Amino acid sequence: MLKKQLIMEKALELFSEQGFEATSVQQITERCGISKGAFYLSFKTKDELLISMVEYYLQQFVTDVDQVVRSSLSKDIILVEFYKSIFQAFKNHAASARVFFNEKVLLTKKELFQKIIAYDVEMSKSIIYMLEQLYQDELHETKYDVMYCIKGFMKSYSELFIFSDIPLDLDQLAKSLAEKTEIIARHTTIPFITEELVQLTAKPCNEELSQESLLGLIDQHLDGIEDTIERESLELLKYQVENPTYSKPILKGLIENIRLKRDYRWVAYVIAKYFNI
Amino acid sequence: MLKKQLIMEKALELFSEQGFEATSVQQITERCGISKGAFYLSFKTKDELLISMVEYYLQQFVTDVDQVVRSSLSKDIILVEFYKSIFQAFKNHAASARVFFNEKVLLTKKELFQKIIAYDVEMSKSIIYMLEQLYQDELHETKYDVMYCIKGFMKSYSELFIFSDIPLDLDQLAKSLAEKTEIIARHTTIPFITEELVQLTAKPCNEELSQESLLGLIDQHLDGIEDTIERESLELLKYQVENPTYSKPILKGLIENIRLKRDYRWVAYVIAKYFNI
DNA sequence: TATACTAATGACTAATCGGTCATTTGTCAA
DNA sequence: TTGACAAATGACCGATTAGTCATTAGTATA
Repeated sequence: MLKKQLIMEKALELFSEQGFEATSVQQITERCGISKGAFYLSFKTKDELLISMVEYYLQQFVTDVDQVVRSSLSKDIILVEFYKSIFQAFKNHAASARVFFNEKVLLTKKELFQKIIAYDVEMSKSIIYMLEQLYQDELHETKYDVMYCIKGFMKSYSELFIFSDIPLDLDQLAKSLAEKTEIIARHTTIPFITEELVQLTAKPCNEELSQESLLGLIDQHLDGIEDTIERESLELLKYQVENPTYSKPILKGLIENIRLKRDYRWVAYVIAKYFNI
Repeated sequence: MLKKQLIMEKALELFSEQGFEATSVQQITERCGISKGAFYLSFKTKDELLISMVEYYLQQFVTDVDQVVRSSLSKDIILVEFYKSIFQAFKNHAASARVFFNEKVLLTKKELFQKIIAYDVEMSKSIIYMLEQLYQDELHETKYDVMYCIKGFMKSYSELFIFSDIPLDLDQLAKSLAEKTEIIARHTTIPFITEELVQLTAKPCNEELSQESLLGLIDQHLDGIEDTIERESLELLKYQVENPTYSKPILKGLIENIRLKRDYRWVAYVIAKYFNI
């Protein structure tokens, strides 16, 4: 488990420097100080490493954003906090951003393409949720356009973090973009993105979350957990997935216990979705 | 000369399908119906092909945009025409857009990285020119932010063309984005992107920091400074660059004085780098 | 037809790739 | 100290790569 982490970290460095195709397994193992054979004990193929990395780093990003959006911050600061967290993430994980937001290869491998679209859809859902909280019915026609604008702001301004290390005032940036978002939301009258269009671009990943796949995901995470509270919480939740009896507050509490552990935020996120929390 | 064209076209198809690294010269020559040797009569290496392609296709794109911007269209339709031409280009050249806006490899080869930045700078100049024509002095503070927003809109909405072939109403899209741009330009009050910042991103400053260039940078900033404390701090620092005598804590203090001024954070950052603080 | 020249070929090389597996090393209990 | 087992190694494999070059095909002139 620790070996996997090491490989993913060093591989991220190399991919961000050279790209995926241009980086050899040899180079990765050299930087890790392990042998080639050891690499293949952790990952069946080089592609499997890439898939694991996409899952690991994009899960982190999506859950980070969702956490801010679902937090009960007051309406007048939630946009600022949203942007602050986004760009804080870009600043802290510039390397992974470089890889996962610019690697063409990711999009030529179908399996990964679908995965990345799926995470993009999750991100879009979070943004839409935030907009609905902020503006309720005021936006019904232009909701998706505002979302596209927000994603555009992210893409455009994030280059400042990804391609240079100029020191930037995150607060000022967040305030500036929050204002722009507010302005767009309040004044836009000509919509272009329809719900139908969003559905079309999101197409391949509408699979419902099956109980089986969720149980599998939970089992996978139960393996590596040590702290008793978290372990028991997750076991209880697993049981609840099969036989739901607890009330929502209790479920939410158990999920929050899980969410505290760094690498378990994703499984928490998925369980919360399963119970509609 | 015609041969070169053929190779670039077929290579573009393959790069857009598989990416640059994953495409072999053999594949390119097969699709062209020529031999491997013939390829190397047109291009010395595979990299040279890529460089030629970047130049060819990005030049086309940049000049297309500039032509619209410099045309003497009336103010009330120029934004719509601008967006229409942009997305028409994305629609017609989805393949090259896929390659040149998403290929990570381009950014790992230094020569290409600089070239792409240079074209991006040209594009930025065109947009700024258009904004100046449209709004004259009304925008002086937020000009660069509006430019970043426009580029964000392009990035976000262009995905509709690049990753799917859904039939879209270009006129409606252009109108919608023109309105958004107008709204942003008219209402934004909190700027973030300064001219200084634009300059910095235009010149990737990986080069070692020479004493001379630093002194030049300081002189440049001394011109516009008024507050006596900041001014004296910067003058002292300039003297220290030539004759270092102060201790690090004193230098750090002086640098922090500078950093307080909004547009001087970069020079503070550079001086700190110079003194290893 | 003979000559001279360029354009085009594809078998070839040396290097590197992802991936395998017989072997060695390290770590336990007995 | 021994033996059993898992972890780790790196030489090795077949496949593929970018790039070369002796050879051939095509063409224009004499």
